[in-house]
Order: sequence, then structure tokens, then C-alpha cells
Amino acid sequence: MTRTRPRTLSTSEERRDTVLRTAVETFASRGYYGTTTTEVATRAGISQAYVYRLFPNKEALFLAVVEHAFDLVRDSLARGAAAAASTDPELVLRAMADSYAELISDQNLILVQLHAQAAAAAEPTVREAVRAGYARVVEYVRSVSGASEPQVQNFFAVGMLCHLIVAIDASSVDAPWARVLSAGIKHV
Amino acid sequence: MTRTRPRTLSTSEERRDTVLRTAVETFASRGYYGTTTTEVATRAGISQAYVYRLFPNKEALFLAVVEHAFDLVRDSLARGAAAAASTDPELVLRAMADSYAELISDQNLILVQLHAQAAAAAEPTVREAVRAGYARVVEYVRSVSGASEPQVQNFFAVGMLCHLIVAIDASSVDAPWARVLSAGIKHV
DNA sequence: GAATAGAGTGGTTAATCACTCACTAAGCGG
DNA sequence: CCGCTTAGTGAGTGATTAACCACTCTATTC
Repeated sequence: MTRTRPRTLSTSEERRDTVLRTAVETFASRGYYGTTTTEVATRAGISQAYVYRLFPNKEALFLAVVEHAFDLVRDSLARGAAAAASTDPELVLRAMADSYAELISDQNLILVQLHAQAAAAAEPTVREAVRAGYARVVEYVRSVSGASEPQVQNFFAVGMLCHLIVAIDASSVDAPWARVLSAGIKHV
Repeated sequence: MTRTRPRTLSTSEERRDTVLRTAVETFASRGYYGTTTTEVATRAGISQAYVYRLFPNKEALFLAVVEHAFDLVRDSLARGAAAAASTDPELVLRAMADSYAELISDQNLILVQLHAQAAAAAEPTVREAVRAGYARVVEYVRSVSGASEPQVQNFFAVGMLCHLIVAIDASSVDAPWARVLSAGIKHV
């Protein structure tokens, strides 16, 4: 019997949390279909079977990941708004954008959103989660910034462009087209 | 021997073309990882084995689909530019946007782009294809429209927002946040 | 009317998938 | 230290996957 290191149990709450966190990274790279539960389990340091004690199935795990990602986005925007120097809508939006740029420097969040967005068209449950996420975030940005509807729309349009830039790592491409797309976007 | 309907052979060129076309639809709904070669074959009306005579492997098929999608986008923008009433950059861009809006009314093209974008981060070959696609399209829009760099950037930002709207079918959601996002975007 | 080239398939394989179950070990209250 | 609850796993399940190969059928050519 090789008992090298004694087990230290955690509460299932804690485990669920760490699994969620590592699942973000895993789903970020290969998306819903391309990610296996074994991969998530291995990265979380538990057996694949135990993933199924913490989450009813793969879909539920993915949905939890998506919702978690939106939570982080909202928190980030809130921090930005709180740090804004003035109440001028334009400036509040800029502060939010800066905070968001900081959040996505690890790019996992953005990739999860991108994969969720892509899967949304075919998977009704994912679509509902993404809709709910944007509903909250858009509503939040609008009410907190006090910006006009076109301003808010433009804010999200630039956000979406940001997703593209991160996905193809455009800012590390030395070409005119890449510079045009990523001009003025926080370093990434 | 049940020989219900006599076989009518086509050239492999033709077949490759129809497979590509149906593959667009198939990859559009479940992306690279979620789409099986059997699914593509069935929808194209051939055996799964024959897919592998027409394309070396699944990845090559997907890359061909992505490139095909970008071709269609470029053609569409070209048609828009040709139909523009004036040479005013603003108006040329608008004409291009209108043409693009028409192209994506079937939404398969957009979904392929979205899936490719999401897969780009993890798959180097996909990333290269997506970069090449945007390189061509951005360069084309810039040179043909004569618009300023910020104008071009904004053009693509709105395009990306368009992707989100289509993916989650935001225009069929009756809520303020959805209206903010899809305001002014061609019906979809 | 054979010979030949190319279109197209059935059947298989090894790997991998999501998911399950019977089980062991760990901690905690009494 | 006993009994119970909970954390956690090993060893599978059947289904599905990408890819391959040996083969048949069709059409054209000489």
C-alpha cells in the first residue's frame, strides 16, 4: 500500500469553487464541445467521477462557468465605475473600459464568452444564459454610466471588437490591418 | 439486391463543392469540435468515407469552410461597394454594411466566423486562417471605401456587435437591453 | 466488348467520450 | 472508539468518434 500523502478533505463547496475556476480555463481553450470532463477533473486535481458529484452534468458545469464569467465582468465594470473621476457619461464609460481591459488581460474570460456566444445559436440553455448575462451587463452599464443609448451600443461594439483582437492575438501582428483594428484598444 | 435509384456520378470537383457548401451549414451550428464528419457526409448525401477522399482530414475541411466564408464576405462587400451611390467614404461604408446585412440573413456565415474566432485561440491553423481572412477584408474595406482608420475600425466593431446579435437572436428579444444593442442594425 | 480510371461505399478499428456505480477513506459527534 | 455522514475514487459502461481500407460500381476509351 503506497500512501504517500495523506488526503486532506475539503468541503464540497470549496471543491465546487476550485473546479469552477479551473473549468473556466479549460472551457476557454476548447469550448463546450471540445472540452472533456476528464480534462477539467485532471486540472482540478480530482477524479473525473467526482466532477459528476459536484455538477449534475457537463452542460450544467458549462453554464455555471458562463454565469461565473459574466459575474466577473459585471464586478469589473462596477469597480471601473467606482473609480471614475467624474460623473460625465463619457468618462464613466472610459473608466469602465479600462477596468474591463484589466480584467481580460488573462483572456480566459473573453474566450469563455466567445465560446458561449458561438454555442448560443445551437444550444438553447446556453443562449438563455448568454442573454441573461448581457441583459444584466447592458442594463448595468446604461444605468450606472448615464450614457445615451448610442453611446452604450458603441461601448459594447468596441467590446466585441476586443474579443476578436484577443482571439486572434491581433495586437501581436505587425501589419496595417491589425493596427487599424486594435488602435486605441488598451494594450490587451 | 435493392437497387432503388440508379447512381449518378459527379466529378469530384463538383462533389467537393457541394460538401463545402453543406459543411458550412453543419459547422455553423456546432463548430469545429461539435461537428462530426458523419453529419457533414449525411447532409451532403454521401458516405462518411468519401469525405476523406475529398478532404485529407477534418481540420482541412474546416479550414476550407472558413476560407470559403471569408470569400463570401469579401464578395458581398465588393457588391456593396459597387452599388454605392457616391464615393463619399461614409456612404460607401454604409452600402457595404447593407450588402453584408443581406449576406448574413441566413446567419450560417456569421456562425462559422464566430466558431472560427473562438477556435482561433487554441488552434494555430485556424488562427492563421482567421487572421488571413480579416487581413484581406480589412485591407479591402480600407482601400475601397477610402475611409479613415477610425471609421474602418468602427465599421468592424459594429460588425462584431452584429455577430453577437445574431448568435443570441437579440432582435427577437423584447427588452430594453436588446433594443439598445440592436438599434439601427439592419433587421437581421 | 474488354480494359482502365475514377466515383463511391460497407465495414472496421482504436481511441475517446459522458456518465455510473460500487466502493474506500476521512472526519465528526457522542 | 464507535457509528454515521460526507469526500473522493477505480473501474467500468455503451455510445460515438476520426480515420482507414478493401472493395464495388459506373462510365469512358480504344
